[in-house]
Amino acid sequence: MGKHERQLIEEAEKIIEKILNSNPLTSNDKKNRWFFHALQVAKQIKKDFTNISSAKHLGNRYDNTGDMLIISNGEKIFIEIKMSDTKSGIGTRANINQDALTENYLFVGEVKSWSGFRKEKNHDKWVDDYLDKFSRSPQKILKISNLITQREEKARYLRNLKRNKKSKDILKNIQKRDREEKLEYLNYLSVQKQDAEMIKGFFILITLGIHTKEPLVDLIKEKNFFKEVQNLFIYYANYHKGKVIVRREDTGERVNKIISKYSDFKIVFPKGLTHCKIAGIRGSKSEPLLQIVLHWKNIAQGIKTPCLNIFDLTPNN
DNA sequence: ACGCCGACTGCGTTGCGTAC
DNA sequence: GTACGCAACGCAGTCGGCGT
Repeated sequence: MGKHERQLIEEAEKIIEKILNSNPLTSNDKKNRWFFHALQVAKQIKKDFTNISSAKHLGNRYDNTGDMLIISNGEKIFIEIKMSDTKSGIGTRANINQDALTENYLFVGEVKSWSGFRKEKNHDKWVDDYLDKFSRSPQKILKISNLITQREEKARYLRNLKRNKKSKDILKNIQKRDREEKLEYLNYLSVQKQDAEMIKGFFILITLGIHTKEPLVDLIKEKNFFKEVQNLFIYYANYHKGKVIVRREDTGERVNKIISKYSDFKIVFPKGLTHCKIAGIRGSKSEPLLQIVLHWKNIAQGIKTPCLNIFDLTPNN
């Protein structure tokens, strides 16, 4: 689903708002790609919450969870809507910013971010040195004045050179050294003091689907985000075998379950792997919940767009 | 078959250069 | 000094495909 879809989804959310407020729909509304999804979701919300006196679309405010606020029997209910045209059986996964591990107070005191750590290691410099071992870069690339762009284009060029051993080796060596750098960083993190409460909060927020930079940093500071979540319901509208299936998730319930299941939370660092895991402690057992992978999204490892890939390890999701 | 990444891409923001 | 335009960068979302 491309970026432009987002606007359509937002329009669809406003359609739901209109229906809940018993406002008329326009012919344009009915042409929306997600019209039937919206219709079904609205129907289900009406069924689930009686006496809705108002529904308000909240738009792209980052400081709250939920796309919509409804008042049902005088009570505030936040509703989040996720629409998809596939069956979408996959668990929570997120792609969050590179320094999220240290930006969200998961460790106590001054802890180096991944980006800061790389700076100390002169990451860009050693990458450039490797790239420059290839002596036949096209003039077009060598002429690029922006050093970052030039680095990226060099790497891209090497990547695109099929069946050239030298270029392959260079990228492989960069990847290898970058992997060592990742391990070194994780090793550094592994001896830092952790804040279990924050780790718990982080896990909950990620689980709830809050994974963008600003909301994460803001909400994790608020000790009461847990309260907010009590009245949050997520409606999933999926398309399956010619029908729109609507499913409701009670996030308060879900979070309660998670919290009551584990007495403590911590980050574990498996030896020799480029990820760490958030684990819940249950009795004497430590259960893996999230896998957080240090990763480069673009071109090749070590080159462009570092990020954290998050995988949901909780059983049956 | 499917989980696990790797890659591509669009958008928003930032920051810099230029013109007034 | 300020306002504007553009380029570059960072962030987010999703899809394809490889390896097990």
